[in-house]
Amino acid sequence: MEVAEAAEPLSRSFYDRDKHTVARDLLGHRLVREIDDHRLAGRIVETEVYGGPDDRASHADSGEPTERTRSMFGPPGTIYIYKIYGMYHCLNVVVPAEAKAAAILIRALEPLRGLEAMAKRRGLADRYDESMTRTVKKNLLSGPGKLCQAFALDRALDGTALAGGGLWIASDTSTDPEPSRIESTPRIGLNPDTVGEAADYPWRYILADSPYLSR
DNA sequence: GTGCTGATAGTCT
DNA sequence: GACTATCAGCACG
Repeated sequence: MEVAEAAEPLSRSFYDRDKHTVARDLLGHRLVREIDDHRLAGRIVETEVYGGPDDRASHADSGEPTERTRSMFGPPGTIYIYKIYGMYHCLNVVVPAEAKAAAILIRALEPLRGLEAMAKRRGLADRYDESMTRTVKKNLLSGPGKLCQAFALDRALDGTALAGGGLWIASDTSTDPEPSRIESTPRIGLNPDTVGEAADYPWRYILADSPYLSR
């Protein structure tokens, strides 16, 4: 039995704080998915901040919602999921807007529960066994597209509240015997030619010692 | 380990 | 018409 399974979803007030504070504080907590009569869980090890008044990399930088980005303009704790490169999805949590909407991208998780189901969704089922290798385990959730595939996340959940309803984040720092080392770096995948100096903002937060980062 | 390439389609200019 | 908050597979050494 895992005690943390009973943890309540983080309250809306958790998300209703400064965007960088939320991005850092999410590290170590547990993303939980209930689907098809089973439960998946992973520990958040990597996040990125998007949005605010001067972030040309943000989908909300125009200041106006579009059909795709409408949920990013919702209240703190709203799920924003969008499709990228025609093939993958990315999971975000909305945080308070200053001048413009803002959200936290969940980039990577440490697999905790439901690893076999994750492996199936990731197309790695033939490489899964009871002693799943380190290599396979590290390939389950180590990127925003990967974790959405493993957790079966798509636009169906976009705009809903991250507070139940099949997907939530449970307070969980108890599994951490020691304080984890947190670092910040520039965000991944941004093109300086198109987003300018925003490509250099140190808005990616990681648990630096985790083997389950996206890179 | 590093680096390059193709896949693939929604979104915005 | 161009770009993209990605990933897998391959080459290389």
